[in-house]
Amino acid sequence: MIEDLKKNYNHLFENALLEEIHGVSIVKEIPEGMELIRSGSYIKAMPLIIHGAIKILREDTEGDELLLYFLEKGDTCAMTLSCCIGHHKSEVKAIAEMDSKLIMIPVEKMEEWTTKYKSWRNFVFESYHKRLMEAIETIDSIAFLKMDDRLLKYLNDKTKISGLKIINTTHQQIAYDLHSSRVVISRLLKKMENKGLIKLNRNSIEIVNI
Amino acid sequence: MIEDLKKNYNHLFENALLEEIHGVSIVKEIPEGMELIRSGSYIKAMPLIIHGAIKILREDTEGDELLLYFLEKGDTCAMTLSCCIGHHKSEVKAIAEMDSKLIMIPVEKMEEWTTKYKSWRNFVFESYHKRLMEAIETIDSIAFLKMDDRLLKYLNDKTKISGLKIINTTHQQIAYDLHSSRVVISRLLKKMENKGLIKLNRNSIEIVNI
DNA sequence: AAAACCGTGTAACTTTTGTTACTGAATAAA
DNA sequence: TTTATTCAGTAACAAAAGTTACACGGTTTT
Repeated sequence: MIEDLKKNYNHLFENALLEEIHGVSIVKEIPEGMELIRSGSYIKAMPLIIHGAIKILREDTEGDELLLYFLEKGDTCAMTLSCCIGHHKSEVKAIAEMDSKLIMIPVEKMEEWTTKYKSWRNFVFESYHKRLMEAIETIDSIAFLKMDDRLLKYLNDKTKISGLKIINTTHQQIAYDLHSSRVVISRLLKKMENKGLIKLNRNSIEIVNI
Repeated sequence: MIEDLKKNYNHLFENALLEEIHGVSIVKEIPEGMELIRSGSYIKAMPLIIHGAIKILREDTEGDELLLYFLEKGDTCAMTLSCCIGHHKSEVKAIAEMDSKLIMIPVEKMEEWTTKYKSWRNFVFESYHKRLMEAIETIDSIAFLKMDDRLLKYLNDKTKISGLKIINTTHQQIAYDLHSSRVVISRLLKKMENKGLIKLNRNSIEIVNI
């Protein structure tokens, strides 16, 4: 674990802090699709992502959902941060986008370290900034883009995260993430296929030329 | 100024910090409608709001805009925070929603105080949390609500902020804030008037029964 | 007072998005 | 292998939102 930590967080944290993290936190390997945080639950530990990706979703009262953003290697969940510090319930749902490896840090330490380590404080501030920006980027998408462009952006984001040109998912799943309907997504995807941007298969979408 | 500070931030900041703020910051009185921060500009000071309200807007490349949230008494601008700390450009536009009084804190102090005062750190964290939540609430509105409900929410927010039952604005201005068109807003407002929820006049909307 | 401008109301129409319903092919389960 | 289930394609329709165009009454400017 200490190697994982050094590899990913060495430039961010001083040695003393790396040691502390090593001492108190546990490693968690999670399979794709696993729910990490359920909306409305309390949170007892903060994840640092070593590899993989986590999908953060917002749910409304009727169970409709919307993708907010992805967390990747080197990221942490700002929502978790503020929930822990403020002792609020989680406002979001988190699902493993792919097989991932996390380091879980107990809540108590987080607060202690904000006093103790400047690098930790900066990391926390930077995380907040990144998440706020991601949230605003999401707002941009929903407010200013039509569904076809949102879909394009979605496909782009997915390929960036996995590094692959083939996305394994269903039209229904995309519809959930974008809070649209399956028929609408199928329609738009078919249009994109006709334009030669993508190639459609059962359970997968191949990015040809976006 | 020190009285203003004590009145609004006494419960948040210890005396030593209040004194420091008093020593380095300047008071700014701004009239309704004044632009405080322009998207893309650099920021040199952080505002603490003493009274009044500030409207925070997002702009896209074509100049379309969207209301993100309001800042009120006791609030600060998390965007400014992260811009200052990260030395990024502003991603948003800020306009005085009403005549307001602000205390402007120089950037350099902010960072210094995060090391020095626990109460300042907590204030900064809490601000981030609040703004992230507001941003997510905005996402909820755009993603999950139809325009009529967004409009209702908008009118409610406006009355909450001013404390008045009469909103002085134009349909065009509302359309800008909600990123819609004047005709759509007029249409929906007229429907609401017919239901007896509001009363429409030139340049003003009276809230009757929402 | 006349002219110009602004804010609102409304009609007619288009575009975008969502819904319902049904089809067939691929895959998984019995 | 037969059956059931899941996924995708498509048509027909409905609802929501956006657009264009014009009218009308205030308000402001000249």
